[in-house]
Amino acid sequence: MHAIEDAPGLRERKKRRTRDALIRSALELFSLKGYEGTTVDEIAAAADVSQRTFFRYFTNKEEVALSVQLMAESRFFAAFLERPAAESPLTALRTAVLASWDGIEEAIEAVVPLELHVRTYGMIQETPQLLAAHLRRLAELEDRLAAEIARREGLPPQDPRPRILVAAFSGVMRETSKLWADAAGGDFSELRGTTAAYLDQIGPALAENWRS
Amino acid sequence: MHAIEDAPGLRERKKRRTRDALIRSALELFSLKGYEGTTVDEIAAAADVSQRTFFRYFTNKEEVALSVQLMAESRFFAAFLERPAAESPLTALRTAVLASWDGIEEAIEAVVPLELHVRTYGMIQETPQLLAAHLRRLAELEDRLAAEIARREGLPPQDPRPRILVAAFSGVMRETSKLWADAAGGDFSELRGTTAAYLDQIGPALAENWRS
DNA sequence: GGTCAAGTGGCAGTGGCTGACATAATCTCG
DNA sequence: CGAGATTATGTCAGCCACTGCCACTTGACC
Repeated sequence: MHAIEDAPGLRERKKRRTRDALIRSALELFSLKGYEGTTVDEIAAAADVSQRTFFRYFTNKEEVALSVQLMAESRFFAAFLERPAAESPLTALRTAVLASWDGIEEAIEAVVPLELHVRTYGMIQETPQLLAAHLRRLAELEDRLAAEIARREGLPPQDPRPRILVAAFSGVMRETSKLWADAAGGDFSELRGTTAAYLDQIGPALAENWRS
Repeated sequence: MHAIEDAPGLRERKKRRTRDALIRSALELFSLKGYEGTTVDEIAAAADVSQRTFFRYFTNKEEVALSVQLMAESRFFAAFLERPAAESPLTALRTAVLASWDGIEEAIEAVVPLELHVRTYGMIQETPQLLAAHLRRLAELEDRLAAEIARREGLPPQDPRPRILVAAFSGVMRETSKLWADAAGGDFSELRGTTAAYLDQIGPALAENWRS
């Protein structure tokens, strides 16, 4: 009994299965009938639980739609925390994104088919309510990143530079993510190249004259 | 008859009065009992119309909370469109913001007391649902700004630089707006100084080394 | 004044979401 | 293993945002 640490009991395993079933059912229904065209009752029924139980796993309908995305964001933030202090903030952000994409396809596939996730991402961009919720969470992430950068660099919390840098970085990420969902069928190797190229544009973007 | 062009008929004047009454009632109730603690029925009752009529003026409850903010954004975008092509994008953005603040206090007071608007702005930052809706609209504004900049500069729409610049700029604006709502009681003259100072940080924020 | 269009109210219905309570499934420990 | 504590689930009642529909009223225009 004092053997393996992470042997989850039956209860935990069941919870995880229910949660995954809810996510899968939800994303499939969304991609089939649209976000607004799908009711929570239908999702719950498809996952074989009551509506009440759905709301015990997700605080609202938005959350299940964004759940996979949330995982990717957590991975990225965790990767960022591991960057050595020697790296400049922008370099650390860049390295963290690329690192967080290692093995992400497998992590996604553990919950839903990758292709379904890509379709979901496109749906988020097109559904005002979801886009709003998504952007709010990104703003929270930006807050945490800026705070962490200020800490790393030993800056006072009022210094605006971390926030500005993070805003520019976040703008790039939003842009490349959109391209990724639109164009490719979700190939991450292609995304890497685009992202790197776009990040290289942050410097030039702030130069006064672009017409050279 | 063929006399003054913009003499609004009784019908139009009544609509405007109803709309303004709804906004005032809503913001007052929000600031009194909070956003979620206020029902649309209460707002409608306070403005002496039916709930059904409320939803003819605003597509949802969020919209009335953000209505004054929307006006400020429209002013800014209009001001930006008037900037001469000779100005660099960042300069044009900067000048447009400051210009759009001329006379804005009067424009706000025409609908609600300025102090109520300031409190509302604070509420938006604290209410997740409102913050989400607000950020989504800002993202739309960023899209339009980036498109306009690309046009001005004769860049192809895929060029990422306008978006990056706008993202950084928008980050500054979000930050200063927050400070404005928190600290001062809504004094715009102070806001001008802070904004200018923060905008000057955009360049340095992208420099590799901050510890100089 | 009469007609036409536009604004309004009332009502019924859908769907997201919550609190309360009872039941059923795991867990824990003797 | 089994009784009792914990925790997950289902059911039900209810609030509130929001919508479609239809009847009614009120400005607009000749």
